[in-house]
Amino acid sequence: MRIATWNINGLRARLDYLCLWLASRAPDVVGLQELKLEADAFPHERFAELGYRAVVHSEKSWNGVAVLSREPARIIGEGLPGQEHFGARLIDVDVAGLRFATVYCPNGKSLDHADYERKLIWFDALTAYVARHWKPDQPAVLCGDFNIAPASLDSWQGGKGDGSLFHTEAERRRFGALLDTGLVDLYRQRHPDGSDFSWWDYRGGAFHRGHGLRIDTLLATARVYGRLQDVVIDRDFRKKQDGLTASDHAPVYADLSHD
DNA sequence: ATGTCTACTGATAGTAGA
Repeated sequence: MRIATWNINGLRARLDYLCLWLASRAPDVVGLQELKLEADAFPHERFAELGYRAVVHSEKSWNGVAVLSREPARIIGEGLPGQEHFGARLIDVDVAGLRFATVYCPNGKSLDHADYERKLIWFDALTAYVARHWKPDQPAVLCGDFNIAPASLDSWQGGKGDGSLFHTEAERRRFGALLDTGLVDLYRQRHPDGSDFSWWDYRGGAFHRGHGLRIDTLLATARVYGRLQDVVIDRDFRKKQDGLTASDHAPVYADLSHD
């Protein structure tokens, strides 16, 4: 079974590109972030043609998350309790024998912006939600755009980025607290010394200069990690394909053996 | 360092967000 996460930066703008990727990689379950459209405008038919169903938690203009899957998903939760004012950023489902949630974590904007403190609070709420509603002994996956580079290895700047947005101790403590609920970062666990990135700024030729961050990942419980065969950050799909513009994030996928 | 992309608007160019 192949599971994946991808911040697509606008579903309307990315629909053809996303369909190319689905046909090429054939994932079974996909968490999508940054849909940037109202749920009513979600193109269910287009995905049905490719054999996928979708559950959607979204809003006009910004944010928005969805889960695509070959088997139907049952929604357990939409929105992070107490944090709904911060946008449509979480959907939590049961699908294909997994508890599967995808999140678009707040960016924070800058260290002196009010959204930075709100980002930290949002993470505290996410950790509390997982600790309260998830069981560490169940097969579960929490994936998405976390907007935190968990360690120096996850930044093109290495340790020189420490202290800046995405690289602060406060953000990294939150990411660690999330893992402490009983989750492992599948990419990092599989590639202890890997320095692959999942996001590159559109500006300044960042992709070609290797100026990226690893902020998108799949977190999972031991029940899932035990089935892990491989994790791939699909860098080719950060490039233009058939003249179509890519998202600023690459998809990340993992292959799991049968339970 | 900030060259791009997306979505919005009493739109048709400018702004905000990332």
